[in-house]
Amino acid sequence: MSSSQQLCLFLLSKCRSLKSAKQIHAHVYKNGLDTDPLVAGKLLLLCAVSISDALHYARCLLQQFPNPDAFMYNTLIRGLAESETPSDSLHTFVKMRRQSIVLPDSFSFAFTLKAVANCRSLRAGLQLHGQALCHGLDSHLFVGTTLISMYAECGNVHSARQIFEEMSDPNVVTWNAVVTASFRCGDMEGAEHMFKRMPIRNLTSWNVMLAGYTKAGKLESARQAFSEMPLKDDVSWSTMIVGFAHNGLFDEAFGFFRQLQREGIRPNEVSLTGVLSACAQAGAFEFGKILHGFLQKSGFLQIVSVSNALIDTYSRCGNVAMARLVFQSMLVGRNVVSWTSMIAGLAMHGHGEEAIELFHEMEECGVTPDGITFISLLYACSHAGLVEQGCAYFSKMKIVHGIEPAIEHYGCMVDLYGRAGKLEKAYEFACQMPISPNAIIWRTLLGACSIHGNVELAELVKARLSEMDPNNSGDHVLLSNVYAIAGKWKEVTTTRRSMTEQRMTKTPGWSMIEIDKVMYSFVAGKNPNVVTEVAYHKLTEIMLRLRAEVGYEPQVRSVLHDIEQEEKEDSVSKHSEKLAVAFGIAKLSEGRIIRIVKNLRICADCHTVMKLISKVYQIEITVRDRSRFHLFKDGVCSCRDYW
DNA sequence: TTAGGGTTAG
Repeated sequence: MSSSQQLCLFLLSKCRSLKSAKQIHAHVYKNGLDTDPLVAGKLLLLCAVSISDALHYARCLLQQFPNPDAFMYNTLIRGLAESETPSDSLHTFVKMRRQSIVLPDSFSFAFTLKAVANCRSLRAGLQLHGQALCHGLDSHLFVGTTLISMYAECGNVHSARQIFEEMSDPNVVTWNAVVTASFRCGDMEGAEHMFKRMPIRNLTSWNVMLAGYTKAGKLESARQAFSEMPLKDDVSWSTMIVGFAHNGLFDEAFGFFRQLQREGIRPNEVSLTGVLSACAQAGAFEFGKILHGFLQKSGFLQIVSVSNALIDTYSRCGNVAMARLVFQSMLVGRNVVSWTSMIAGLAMHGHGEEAIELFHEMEECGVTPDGITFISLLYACSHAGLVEQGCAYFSKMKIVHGIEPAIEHYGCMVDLYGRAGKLEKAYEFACQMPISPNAIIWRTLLGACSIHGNVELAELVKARLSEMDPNNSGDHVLLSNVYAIAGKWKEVTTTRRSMTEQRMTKTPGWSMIEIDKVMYSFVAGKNPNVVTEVAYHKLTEIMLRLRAEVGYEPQVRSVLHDIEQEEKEDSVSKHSEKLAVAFGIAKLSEGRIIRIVKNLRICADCHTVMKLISKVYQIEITVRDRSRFHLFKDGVCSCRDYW
């Protein structure tokens, strides 16, 4: 090996950025080494795999190279397989077959199959499997294992298992792949059976079980496996934290995160995104802020997924200004998730116009929106009452971006029309959808009927819902609400009676508030304890002050029963969000923002009370309900009473 | 100089 070759390889081994890779490339060129397969291959590997945002350069390198070898093709295929456009990896494989005399080897198949798995393209997978067969590589251990994963990803567990059973000498990785395949196709018993059959288990085998159980929502089985594991690593911990967060068990996620810290294990970016997601769901703002401090000091904020999770945490904890700050400080690497999170954050806080502006800025920056971006954008239009703009984006999504609307997009459109009071249009839209509407679509429309008090349509929609999901108590409650608004107490009673007869129970409303990093939750009408006593006591005092100072009278139309006025007043006065606010006023120091998270939508009376409290007590209150954020300040709500 | 299985945000 020549000294200049050695120098180039040394420089490449130290290279960490695209800028220095380009400088080294210039040096390589000057020394006539650009056609040297070893040096060019190493440079290509660096750009395709090791350095982020250098894939484009890697493609150019391969294009300019006179006769690329299998290694060079494989390297680009590998890089593209893990990129946001894995289908390009497949195109490179096809190009290699057509334009070169180089034959594909086991590496080519392993990497391309990975790309196929990421594309979920069974057709391409079958073709590739056929080609591997022709080259006698289908029984290769690595190719075989990747084939199992590919079939599982593409939803064909039968082929995955068949390949496994036909393999002469599967190793532990192959076993792990087949267990994962069973979980991925929803066959938990099959996965457990395979796990028991495994001749050797390693740490990953156990982690596969944890992941499988948590994804299937079997948290107790996951907890059991976690306790039985002979060894645990950071992936085991992250899997548990993320698993609990994804299943809405944020207290458990916090608990595991604290335990991880107690055991002196350094959190990784996955456990951090998991715990941030738990903060976002619980509305744990103070805990989120502490995590933010840690992320800044430790450098984790440089990781795009972590920054994205933090944007969502701040948004969903009611502080869109902090979310914006995190978004603005992401100087490099903002991806479609970062933009979408910020758009969604602005939208849920009622900044519809700003969300739309940001969408245009995103397009100008060359970031391609995806289906979820459009869900956020349509949500922004819906909550800001921008019907025409919403319709325009719905068309643009398909025509300009080629994104086929999914059921969620149709749901947004029904919400857009319904929320704005265009109920007939919403109904017509739902009836003419090319996909048959699901219960969520009809429920959205029923919700709109309840906002606008349309009894006739509500009955029609409820009839549809009863065919699809007859035992949903929430739908009965919504219909009963519509009757209550119209003063049809007889119908309210009938609806309630039918709920009782069918033994349906109403989802209890709960609200949470964070005080000194501890989350307190309140449920209306639950047995009193020390905490609720404080809340009730303060609430009585607040109500008296509101009546005396601003002449507050309870609005009782959202109470469902046909009961006496006094009882109705009593019932609304105990709503969980009122208790949480009262507790916040009693416990938080002056000048602090009161942040409430609620599982259901806020009722009209609570909405009025929040406005009045913000004025009389001169405090800011944020309430995150099931639908959006409300910021109460000086007697006004950010939703402009449109929710 | 390249592999295959497990955890990541909207």
